[in-house]
Amino acid sequence: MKMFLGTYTNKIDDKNRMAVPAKFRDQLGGKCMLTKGFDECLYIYTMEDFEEMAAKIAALPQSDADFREFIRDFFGNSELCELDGQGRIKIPQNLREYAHINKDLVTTGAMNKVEIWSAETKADFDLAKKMKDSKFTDKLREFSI
Amino acid sequence: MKMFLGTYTNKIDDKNRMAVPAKFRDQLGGKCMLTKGFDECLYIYTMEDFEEMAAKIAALPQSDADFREFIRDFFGNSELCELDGQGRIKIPQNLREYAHINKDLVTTGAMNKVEIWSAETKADFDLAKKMKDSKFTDKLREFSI
DNA sequence: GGCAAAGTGGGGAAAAGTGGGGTAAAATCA
DNA sequence: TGATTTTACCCCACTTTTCCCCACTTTGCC
Repeated sequence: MKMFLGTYTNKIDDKNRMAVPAKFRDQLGGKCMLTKGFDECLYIYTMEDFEEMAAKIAALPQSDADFREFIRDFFGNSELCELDGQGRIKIPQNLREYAHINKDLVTTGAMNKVEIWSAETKADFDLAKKMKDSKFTDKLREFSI
Repeated sequence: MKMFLGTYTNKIDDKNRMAVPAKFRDQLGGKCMLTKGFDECLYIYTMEDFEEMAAKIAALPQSDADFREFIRDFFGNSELCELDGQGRIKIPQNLREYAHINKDLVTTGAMNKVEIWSAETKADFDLAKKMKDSKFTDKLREFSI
């Protein structure tokens, strides 16, 4: 099974470029889809995984205002990114703002996608603390974890 | 899969012209259909997609007064636009008013169409959206997304 | 240490975006 | 119908952004 693993730190430069960790590049094959994540981060998908998801979303009825918003939000915040000669992608302004990206990044493999976090935002999330929250652990238990 | 992606900001000039983002131009091929959007924005369709949409709408039963009004509104506010030498289209007055377009625009890819928003209207719309987000995720789940 | 690969920064050419002038076509009105 | 005004459109010019390429620094590994 193909999956993205590991955590890396890197920087974004003045031209909105960030180097995709070399370990992830082979799996992406020169290009990738960059999208808004469900949390305050960005996702990198392979082309195949993105298209699978896009096809599902494309089938939603446009007569429904909520779905129109969702479609707009999803496609409007997705970008096809080609890696440059140095293995970097360009992060568009709208996505950069969404993820509160300043300078330092944390890039982490999350199974079928790569997540890009602002270092500051990521630091706020602490797993050890979360695991002490009984509401959360109850929720986990329902899934046999 | 061919689709419109990404969000861009641009301006409309004193001659009612706006530059179509370069990324979208190739897919449009020199001309496009400009229509009134379902929300307070305008849509740009490719010729093929417009015709597909138009065929669906034209097939609505004319015996129904609601549909008659919808058909009238749709075709009455559709315009064939040719891109000029700089890749710009002209926005007619009626559509400009409908979308409350002043000067600054937000242009966003939304799968099979491009949406043109007044920057101010879009900002208000996005804010309102934030409020409703949690309810909406429940609705999405019914579609396995 | 020394080499290779990865990460980072920046210059410069090309493309995209924006504004405006001039002329032709269309609309308006006497 | 003819004269005047308005609108549309083609072209040029300037500014901003993007992207390709090169170079330096850092990291990892033998």
